[in-house]
Amino acid sequence: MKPATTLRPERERCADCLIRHRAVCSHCGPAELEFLDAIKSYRTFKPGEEITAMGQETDFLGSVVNGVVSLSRILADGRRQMVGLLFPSDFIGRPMRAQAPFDAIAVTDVKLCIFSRPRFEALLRDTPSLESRLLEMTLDELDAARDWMVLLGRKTAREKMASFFLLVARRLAAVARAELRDGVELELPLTREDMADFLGLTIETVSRQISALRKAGAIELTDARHMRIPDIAALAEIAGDDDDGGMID
Amino acid sequence: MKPATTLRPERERCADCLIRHRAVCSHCGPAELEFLDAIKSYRTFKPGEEITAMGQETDFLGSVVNGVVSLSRILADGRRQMVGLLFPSDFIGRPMRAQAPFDAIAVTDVKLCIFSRPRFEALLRDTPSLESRLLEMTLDELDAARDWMVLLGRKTAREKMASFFLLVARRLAAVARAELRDGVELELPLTREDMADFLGLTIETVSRQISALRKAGAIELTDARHMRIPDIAALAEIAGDDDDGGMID
DNA sequence: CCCGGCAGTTGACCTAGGTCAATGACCGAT
DNA sequence: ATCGGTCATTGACCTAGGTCAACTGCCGGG
Repeated sequence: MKPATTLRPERERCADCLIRHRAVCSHCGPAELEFLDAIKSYRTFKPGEEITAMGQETDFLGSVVNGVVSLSRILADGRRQMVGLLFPSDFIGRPMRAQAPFDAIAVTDVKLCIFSRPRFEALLRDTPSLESRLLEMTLDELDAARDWMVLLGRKTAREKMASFFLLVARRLAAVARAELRDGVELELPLTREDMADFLGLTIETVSRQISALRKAGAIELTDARHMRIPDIAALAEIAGDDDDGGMID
Repeated sequence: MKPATTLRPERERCADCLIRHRAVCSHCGPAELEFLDAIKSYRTFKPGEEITAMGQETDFLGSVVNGVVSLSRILADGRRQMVGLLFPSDFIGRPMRAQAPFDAIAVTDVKLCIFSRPRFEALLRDTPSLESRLLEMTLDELDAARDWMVLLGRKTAREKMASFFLLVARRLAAVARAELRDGVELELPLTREDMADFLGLTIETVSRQISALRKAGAIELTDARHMRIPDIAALAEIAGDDDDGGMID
């Protein structure tokens, strides 16, 4: 839906295949597919495993194939704030910049599709549309980060929780290529502690607000990790967005 | 300091001239300069004047020449959160996306250097290095936004104030191409209300924390808008960053 | 010169959410 | 089966910062 870029139409569309890991690439020819296979590799991480550490040089970039990755920063005294949450198809790592500006940690079992940094940079030179696509994705991330700033700075604990559930529901629906509808069931990928760090709260407050939302009928819990949203619009109402949509990458 | 991009070296360096408004462009030839003059125009805004409104289509992009611009979002019930603060040389507007995701408001007298959207998009097609530079700037903004998320989610009111003063001091020093040193005097571009909205606080808390920092000797005030930082390191200590640097564009 | 309005400060009070602590549920290891 | 650990929930309490209100100083207009 956006203006197409210029050169190499035959490789152009692969930007998405590359950086969002659309593994099945129906519009690329055999030569392209072979090329992609040659430069991709995969790596898996266990829950809690560190993918990159703040300030450390990372020698790869890639995209999430399975699982959820948290991005967080820690203050000197141990206070932690999550600054992003990556779902399948999200990009990880920064072009042109080796040093990681935060910790990236696998919150579930994670599979990444990886390019070595030199290889990715070569790709960037050879594939003009890739840079354009990266720019667009980075702009989306920036929007998401700014939405989250509103949440962190101005929302109540209850609104934060509701926003978070909607965020997860939306992202998981997108991953499953399913529509988000009333009654969705979803598995929360984060522990209470991770949620607290994402929302700028404590685990006790997270726990209390979940109980309160459950009592109010806004959510239903089967166990601590599995929930159902009976009425999306009602929850969005509680989340308190004017337009709606607390997105974060 | 970053890997150079490919085509058109003779126009390449002008990416900075264009999007960061380095008006004096010593490395461009007369043809380039004439070209730039032909497509630039300027617009000024009074304090409080709206530059773009959330959800509204904007027909221009550009960069700040003078003054300070706030980017903010407002919740349905009027709660406001500032999500960015633009100083001279910062870029405003989003390539490939006409709809503004927040309000942009002049907080001081502001002069913008402006390109019409179609013109900018033509420029983007013709100048490969421009996209690369935009990507880099967007990544910087994303970093800054994430730093601010840490502040909003995890810092105390006092830490927030100290971080804010350092942010302003750094940005103003950069604009003046001056080094940031102990004893800097600076004019606060924001009202107490704007600061509160930037930091996720109320004006009363902002006022109280300023008084407290003054009493503690961390800052000195001549009047409500003019201050001096006697000891940068001491203030940074109060700001509570591990590494430091709460940057936001 | 006076008056009204706005920005800022300060005080008194209140409350959302943090802190601390006890308890329960659910492991996986012995 | 038992133990130790992690995760979650809940209660009792406390405090940082929000709310409400009074007051000041400043500026611009009549």
